[in-house]
Amino acid sequence: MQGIKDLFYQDLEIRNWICEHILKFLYSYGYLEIQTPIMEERDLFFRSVGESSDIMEKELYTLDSLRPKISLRPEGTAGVVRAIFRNKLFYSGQDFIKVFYRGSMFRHNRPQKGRLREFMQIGGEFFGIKEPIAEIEVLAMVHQFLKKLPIGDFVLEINTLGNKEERKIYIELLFKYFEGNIVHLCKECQSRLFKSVLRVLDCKHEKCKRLVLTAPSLLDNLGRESLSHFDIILNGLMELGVPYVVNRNLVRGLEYYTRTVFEFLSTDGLGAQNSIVGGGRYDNLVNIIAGEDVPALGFAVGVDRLEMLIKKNSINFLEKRPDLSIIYADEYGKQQVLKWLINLRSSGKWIDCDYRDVSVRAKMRRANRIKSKKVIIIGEDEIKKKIAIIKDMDMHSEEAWDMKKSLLEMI
RNA sequence: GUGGAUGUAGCUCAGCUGGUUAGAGCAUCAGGUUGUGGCCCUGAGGGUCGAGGGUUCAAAUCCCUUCGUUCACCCCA
Repeated sequence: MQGIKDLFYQDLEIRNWICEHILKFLYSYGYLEIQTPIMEERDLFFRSVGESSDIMEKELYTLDSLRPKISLRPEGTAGVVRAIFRNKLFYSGQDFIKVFYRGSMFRHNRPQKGRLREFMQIGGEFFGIKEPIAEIEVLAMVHQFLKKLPIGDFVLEINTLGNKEERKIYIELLFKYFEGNIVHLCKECQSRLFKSVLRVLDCKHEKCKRLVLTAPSLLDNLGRESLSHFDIILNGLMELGVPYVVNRNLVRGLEYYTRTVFEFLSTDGLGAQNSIVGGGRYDNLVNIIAGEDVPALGFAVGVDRLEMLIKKNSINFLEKRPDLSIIYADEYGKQQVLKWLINLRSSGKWIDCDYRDVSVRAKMRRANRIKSKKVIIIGEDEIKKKIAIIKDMDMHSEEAWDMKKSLLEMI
């Protein structure tokens, strides 16, 4: 299937390593893990992500024949919010909680570099704190764990969208502005105008960019509280030494964001899909889904993209090697070796054995190719004399093994 | 969803304006070395030329369809 991949061997090791690295940070910041189904009622996404977003319009995998309609999750937040409140893990007025999730997300768009139809995200959600210090903590943490990953350079872009009311007013203002200039907009933006005006700000067409330059600015239309909320975040980042760039046109495709939105972008060769972490505040979402007023914010990490970057920077991962290859040279050896294998493997070491009916030479070649650390060859001779030779493949040396001693101690 | 590139051996790729049994390197196996890796030499095995249809005396090569891969638009992690 297009854009849906099998994962194996070293790719998985890198991926698991990334997850472990990030989880360490999450735990130290007090996040606990939550797992939600990879499917939800379609309506949940409809309400949260926004009906006119691209995700809802064309990227959702939906089982239409079921009632209610079921969709594969395109992102993690909606399901987590649903789960938190359905299971009463948190309620309005309680202190706060932090949870994280990890797993596959699904979006049906055309695959390209850094974009798959099934992709993995690790995300964190922080419920209960309306103060900007929550953003500062989240951004500082993400910056910390990204910095310690061998992924090259990245930048943090940040913006504010204001609260629900400010946003509503601004959207109307913007709509009027663009409506008056509708002929100067690109085709897509002309239809965007009626669905999500904010995204016109993000358009890359020259025509639209020119119009955006003189468009009313959101910052001019924010109330004092939203402005100071944003200022406090920026100051906090500065004091913590977290570099950022304010991008006034940064809008996010998910419609539930309020106030703060941010994105960490790789500047180090990911191609066109260079966003590695995205997130923001969503103070209204809990109300939409669960009917309670709870301030919240969250972020999601694109694990596949981090994996690409790490591979590109060709970090040498410890390759897995067998500790010992056992080669039997004849029937005598074969009988003996089976017993050893079971015992030795219970120690947790990787003991390799070539069961093919081929020459000792071919088996040696294989042991060399898979980079076994040591090799032992067993045949009638060795068993009768109770002495075998253990070859150290790296040192090109040999050592005698008296079978009265433990073989485990020799490797 | 739109546009471009591409698909030949396990891998990386040659194969001209259609022309006999489709090639190379690496890898594999065997032998040189009767039971010992990396280097070297010799040989062998391995392909419905992505799939389906069409044009032709003749198709890996030309045309159509389809599937996969890939890059960009778009969107986002």
